[in-house]
Amino acid sequence: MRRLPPEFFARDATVVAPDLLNKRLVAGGVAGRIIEIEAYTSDDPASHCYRGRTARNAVMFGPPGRLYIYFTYGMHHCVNISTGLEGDGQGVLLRAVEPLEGIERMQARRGPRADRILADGPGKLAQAFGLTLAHNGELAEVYDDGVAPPTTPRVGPRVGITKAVDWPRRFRVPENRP
DNA sequence: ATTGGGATCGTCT
DNA sequence: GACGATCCCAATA
Repeated sequence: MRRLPPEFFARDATVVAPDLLNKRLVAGGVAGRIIEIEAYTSDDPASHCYRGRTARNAVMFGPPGRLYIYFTYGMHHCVNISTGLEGDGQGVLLRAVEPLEGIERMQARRGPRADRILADGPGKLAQAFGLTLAHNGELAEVYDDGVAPPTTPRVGPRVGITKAVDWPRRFRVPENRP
């Protein structure tokens, strides 16, 4: 039950991402286990950081372990955590979580859905945790529950983007857990 | 079970 | 002025 320190995130996103599987994400009075995550580095044409620093992506270039939240499609928020050293423009996109605590609260935000589909997508996750642009730049609250990351996470393909689709950057906890 | 379209606005060209 | 690191529902098979 130790909280992950900023140093945990001060590594390359492609290393941090699989290491975050099965960790506990806490925000907005609810908690969930991270089961899908995607790494975005600055050399990735699909990354917001690919064309350098802007007002929007500034958090990704800042110190590690902060929430980078953006708004897209005119209606969805997506939640990332900055990784790498300050000045690196990189991070990991939280794609799916298994609800652990505060399910009623999640349902209040998401509508009366089954647990399984409360936070099984980037936009759903942000909504279930009540995360918006107002929380951009805050310290991420992630814990190690003592559940090890999967030894062989399921990898890719990436979705929702048009470039670098085949890069092995999307990690997921396998259906059959060890 | 799978597919396709519409919603909707901040950000960058 | 175009286009998303998406989601949900309706329609088809």
